[in-house]
Amino acid sequence: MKPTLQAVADAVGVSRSTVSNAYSRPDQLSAALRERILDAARQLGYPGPNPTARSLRRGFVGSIGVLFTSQLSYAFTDPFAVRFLTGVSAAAERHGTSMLLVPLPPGQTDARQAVENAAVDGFCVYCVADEEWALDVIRARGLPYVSTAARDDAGADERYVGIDERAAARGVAAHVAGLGHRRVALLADSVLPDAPAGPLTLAGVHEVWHPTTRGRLTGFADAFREVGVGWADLMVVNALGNSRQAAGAAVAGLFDGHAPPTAVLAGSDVLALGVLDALAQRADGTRPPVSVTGFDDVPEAAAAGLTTVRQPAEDKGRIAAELLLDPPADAAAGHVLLPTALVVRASTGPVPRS
Amino acid sequence: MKPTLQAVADAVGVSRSTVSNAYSRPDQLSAALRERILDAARQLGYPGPNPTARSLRRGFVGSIGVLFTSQLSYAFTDPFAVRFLTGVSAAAERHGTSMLLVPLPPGQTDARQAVENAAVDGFCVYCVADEEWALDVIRARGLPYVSTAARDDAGADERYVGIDERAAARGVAAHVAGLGHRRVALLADSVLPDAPAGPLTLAGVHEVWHPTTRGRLTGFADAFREVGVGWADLMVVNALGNSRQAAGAAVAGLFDGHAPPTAVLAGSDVLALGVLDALAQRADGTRPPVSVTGFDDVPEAAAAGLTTVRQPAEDKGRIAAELLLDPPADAAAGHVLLPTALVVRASTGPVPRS
DNA sequence: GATCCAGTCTGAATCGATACAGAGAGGTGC
DNA sequence: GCACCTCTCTGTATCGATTCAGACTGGATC
Repeated sequence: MKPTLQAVADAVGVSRSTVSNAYSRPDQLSAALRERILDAARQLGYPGPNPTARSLRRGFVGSIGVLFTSQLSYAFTDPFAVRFLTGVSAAAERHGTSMLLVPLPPGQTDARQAVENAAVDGFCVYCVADEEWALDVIRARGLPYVSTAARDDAGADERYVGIDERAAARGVAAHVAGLGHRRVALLADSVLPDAPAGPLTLAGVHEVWHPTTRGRLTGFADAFREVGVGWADLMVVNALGNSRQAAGAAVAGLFDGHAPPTAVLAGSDVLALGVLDALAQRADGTRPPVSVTGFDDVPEAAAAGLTTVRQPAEDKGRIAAELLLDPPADAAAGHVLLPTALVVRASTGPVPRS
Repeated sequence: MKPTLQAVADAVGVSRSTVSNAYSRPDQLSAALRERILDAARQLGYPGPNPTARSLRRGFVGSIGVLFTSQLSYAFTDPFAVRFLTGVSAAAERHGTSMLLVPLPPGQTDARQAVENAAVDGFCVYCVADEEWALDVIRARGLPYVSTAARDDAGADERYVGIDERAAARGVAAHVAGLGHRRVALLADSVLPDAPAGPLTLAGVHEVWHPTTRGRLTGFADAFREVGVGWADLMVVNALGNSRQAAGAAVAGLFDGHAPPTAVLAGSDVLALGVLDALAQRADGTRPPVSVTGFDDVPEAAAAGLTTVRQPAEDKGRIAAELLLDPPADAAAGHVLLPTALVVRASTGPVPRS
C-alpha cells in the first residue's frame, strides 16, 4: 500500500488538512512544521498528493485534450498536424498544462466514450470533419473548446482559429489560371464519405463532405469561373487518405487520356507531393509538364519546389491553445483568422503549347 | 451545475449504484431499466460518469505519460522524436489508452512536481539524460515505466527498449575509417553540461555527460582505435542543442585550420544535416570534400544522401508503450534490444589525396 | 486588563463516482 | 414444500485528497 496523506498526518501527529496545506498552501502553516511534514513524507515514501484525488476535489485537471478525428498515429505522420502540435505544446508549456492525446477508436459509440472519458479541462479540436458529435459531447460535458476547422453552423460565441480557406484557395488557383491553364484537376482527400479513389462527378461543390475541403475547392472554383471555366469543366479527383501514396493512386492514369489536365490543384501539400512523385516515376519516363500546387507549405514543400499556400501552422496551434487556456474577455477576440500567402515555386509554370 | 450520477438516479427513482452499472456494467441490470436510465441521462444532459471521479475510485486513469527531458515543443521538431511518438500512439490506440504529454518547466523542483502531478498509469521515458530524479519520482509513485535511454545503473528488472549504441556507432565509424579517414571530428549535442559550442578537450570518453551520447562516442572511438587513432587524436566538437543551426554553429571555422578533419561523425542525423548545410553554404564557395555521417536515419537523411545508422524509431515507441501497457510475464522479455543497420549513402567517400 | 488581530492548526463536509455484500423476487428440481 | 439458484437492484463504505469556517495562542494596542 502506498502511503496516503493521512499516513503522513498520523506520522507527524497533525491533521490531514495541515499536511495538505504543506503541499498546496505553504503560507498556511509555519515553515518549521512544513519541513517536519515534508521530511516525514520523504521518510515514508509519500510521493505527494494523488493527482486524481486532487483533481476531483479541486474541480480541474491541469491538462487539455487535443482531438484528431483521424487516427492518432496518422496525425504524427502529417507534417502539418505535427507543426500544429508544436504550437499547442509551446502554449501548454507556457501555462504549465499537459496535453492529452486521445485516440478515437473506430465506431461512433466507442469514439463518443473516448471523448466522454478524457480527463481534461478543455479541448483543442484539430479536425472534426462533419463529426459534430464530438463537439456535442464536449458541450454536454460543459468543457470549453477551440475548433480549427470552419464549420457552417458555428455559433458566434464559439472560439475558433483558422484561415479564410476559400480566399486562400482562390489565390493559388488564380495564379494557375493566370498561367493559362484551363484543363485542371482538383485533388482532395475524402471528397465524399465513401467514394473510390480517382475522378469523381459532383453536381456542385456543396456536395463536398469536409468543410475545410469544401472551402478550398470552392475557392479553386471561384478563380476558374472568373476565367470562364465552370464547375462542370473542372475535374474533381478523390484520394483515399491524405498521403503521398493515396495521391499517387488517385491520379493514376489521369495523364494518359487524350486531353489530360495541365494542372493539378491539391487540397494539401502532402497530396501535391504525391502527385509530383507520381509524375516523376512514370513508367515510360516521360514527365508531363503538369503544374502542381499544394496547400499549407509544410517543410518538405520548399525542398520539392512546390507552389503552395502558406499558412502559419504553429501559430494556429499556439493560438488555439491560448484561446483555450486564457480566454479573451471579448467574445469577438475568440474568433481568430490567420493570414495566408501564395508561395510560388517551380512546380507551376505556363501551359505548354501542344 | 452539471448533473451528477445521483441526479440521474433520483430522476429515474433508482439507486446510484444502478445508474453506475448502467454505464459500466450493463450485465448487472435489465436492458429495459438501462434504457430508461440512459434516456433520463440524455434528458438531463448528463454526460456520463465524471472521468476524474471514476479514476479515483477505480484506481487507474487510462492514460500513459510520455516524458521528454528537453522542451516538449522541441520534441515535435525532432524528426526522431516524432517517429517515436508515432509508435507510442499506435500502441496506445490499440489499447484504447490516451497519451499525456507533460512539459517539464525549467528548474528541478518545478519539474519534479510536474511528474508528481501527472495523472497517468505509467510512463514512457523518452530521454532522461542523467536526470535520475524523474525516475525516482516515478518509482516513488509506484508507477511502472519503460525507459529508452541506456543508463549505467539500470536495474535488471527495469523495462527498457533501445539499441546497442556503442556497437552501432562503431559500425559507421569503421566504415569511415575504412575509407581512409584519420583526421575526424566527433560532433555531439551537450557533451558536457555547460560547455560552449565548438571543439572541446576531454580526458576520455567517460567524461561525456549523456549516456546515449557516451555510448555513441565510445563506439566511434572503438573503431578508430583499431586503425591506430587514439582518443587524443580525435576531435570532439560540442553543439548547443540538437538542431541544424546548432551543428552549423559548432563546426564554424572547423575546416579552416591547416589540418582540418576529413570526416565528421555526428551523434544524430539532425546534427549531420546541419554540417552538410554549413559545408554547402561556405562563403568562399568551396565545398570541402568532407565525409559526414549521422545517426537515426530520419526521413530527411535519405533525401540528403546522408550515410547514417538506421534504427527502428517507430518500433522503439511502439514497443516501449507495449512493454508498459502489456508487461511480459518474463522479466527478461522486458529488456528489448532493437537491430540497427549501417546505411551508406553519398555523404561519405574516400579521403581526398591532397 | 479587555480587545483585537495575525498566525497556526483542526474537523467536518465534500468532490463524483465504484465495489461489494446482501436483500427480495421469482423460478427449478426433487 | 423446501432448499437452492439466478436475476435485479440497493445501501454503505471507500477512493485520496481540498475547502472553509472556526478554535486556539500569543502578542500588540489602547
